[in-house]
Amino acid sequence: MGTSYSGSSSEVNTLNAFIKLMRASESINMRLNRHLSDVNLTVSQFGTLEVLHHLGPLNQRSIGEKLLKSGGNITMVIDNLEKQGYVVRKKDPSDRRAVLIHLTKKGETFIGKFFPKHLDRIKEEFSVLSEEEKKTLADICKKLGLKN
Amino acid sequence: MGTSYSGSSSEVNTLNAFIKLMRASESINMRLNRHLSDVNLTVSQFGTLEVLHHLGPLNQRSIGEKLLKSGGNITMVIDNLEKQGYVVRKKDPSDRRAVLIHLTKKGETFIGKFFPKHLDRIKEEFSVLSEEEKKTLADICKKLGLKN
DNA sequence: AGAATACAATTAAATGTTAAATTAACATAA
DNA sequence: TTATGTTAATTTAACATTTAATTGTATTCT
Repeated sequence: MGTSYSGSSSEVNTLNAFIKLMRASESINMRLNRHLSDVNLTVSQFGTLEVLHHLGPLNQRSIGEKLLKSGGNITMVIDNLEKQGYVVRKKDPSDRRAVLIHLTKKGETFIGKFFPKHLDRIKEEFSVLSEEEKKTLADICKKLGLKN
Repeated sequence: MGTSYSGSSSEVNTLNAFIKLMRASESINMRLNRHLSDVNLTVSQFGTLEVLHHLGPLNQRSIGEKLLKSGGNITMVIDNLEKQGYVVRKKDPSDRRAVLIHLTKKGETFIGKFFPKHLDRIKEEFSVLSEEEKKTLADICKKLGLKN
């Protein structure tokens, strides 16, 4: 455990699982995110490009929901993606309150190339696990994530 | 999977494991962090109090290493903890470049009460898993985290 | 229709975060 | 001792993030 904490064996199991889970996700994220800064993208910017790539044009509210970010933040993320020429804001004809965010040609080309590389890096990260272990990990994590 | 991506069964296993792992850690973190904002503490502030509680006075560099945060950031974290009266800066007699961060009485009392509650919340989160599953999760995550 | 309510996006203020530059102090080697 | 290099902390600038307030538009209810 690293600390001097000592509890029942169940407590030890729990804390150990917690620490290892957090460390694994943190270190994988950190390694993946390094490649994002190489192309001058923040995590939120990448997430936005990815979700637009897979789902097509969305309004900012929807993007915020998918990325678990606040509306105020999405405004700035889109501002910065727009400055880089990756997306454009277009008025939603069916709801004049809303703005639909579209990938530009440049944005589509970029994410179309970058995303497969991202997937390869994820595969590389998980190459230390057997197929059986991947399934088990998914099952266990699913239980943890559900617990509202 | 939720997306239209289709690949080999190994690819599907990998991406599913990745997504579930990230979702589990994010949602657990989010639920735990809610309780931090209840007591007006950021994650870094809590991490600092926790590490001081368990390891005793440390200089800022050490704290930054444990928390994986930059030096500039630690300066501000300590500033804000100091404002709230939880810690004090004391000159390190053996190295005049360094400052040792000490918990105050107030800080010690606070973290001494808060930390056990935090542990309880973690136990609660993991109560959906059997002891066997916790061990398995820890083992698998350990492999993922190691892969520098 | 008119009033009240809800919603999308923006803005502003407060805080967190990092990276880079700066300052002060330590360590080492000639 | 002096020069060189390293380390600890701070400061600054740029950006991220959240919350709350604001504006404009939709929706709902009577």
